[in-house]
Amino acid sequence: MAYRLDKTEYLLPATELAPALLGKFLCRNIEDEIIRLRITETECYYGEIDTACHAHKGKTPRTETLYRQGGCAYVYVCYGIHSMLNVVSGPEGFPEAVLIRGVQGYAGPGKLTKALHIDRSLNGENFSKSNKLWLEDDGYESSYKTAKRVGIEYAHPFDRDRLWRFILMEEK
DNA sequence: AAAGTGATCATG
DNA sequence: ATGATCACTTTG
Repeated sequence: MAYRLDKTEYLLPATELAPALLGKFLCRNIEDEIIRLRITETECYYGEIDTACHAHKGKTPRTETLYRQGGCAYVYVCYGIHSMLNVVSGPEGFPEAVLIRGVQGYAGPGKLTKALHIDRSLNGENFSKSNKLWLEDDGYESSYKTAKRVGIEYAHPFDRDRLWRFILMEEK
């Protein structure tokens, strides 16, 4: 049996929530068809001090969602084509989030949002209350490896080299 | 290696 | 208003 994540779990810092989300189910209701896909890869973006984080230049209309209390979705469009899904984490007022970079069957953040019909209309969606998009835990025990984040060449070298990408290992 | 695509944000 | 930039994917 799988249970929806408790809203308190999203209050973890993104650095801890990112590995914790590996193996959890990303759930999406599309016209009463419910799709559940296990999360296989995440990255964390952590505060205004993280030069790879969208909020490192401060709050703007786009990044406002990042500043909310953990537990809602931050969705934006990248390269004009791809919607990116992030899980906002931590306390209100501190901008941090976990990018869902891959799920079972779909490698790549743009692919999974396309498969699940996730777009900006879901920006700000509350994972604890939503009947369209939420997360579930079925007790899956996972191990993972870390790596450098991708696609952030513009960031400070100090931030580029952080091992803030988390990848689910095949077996346990 | 580079195109393709469009929202976003800092300029003026 | 315009122009640069971008947590990507696909094609060659």
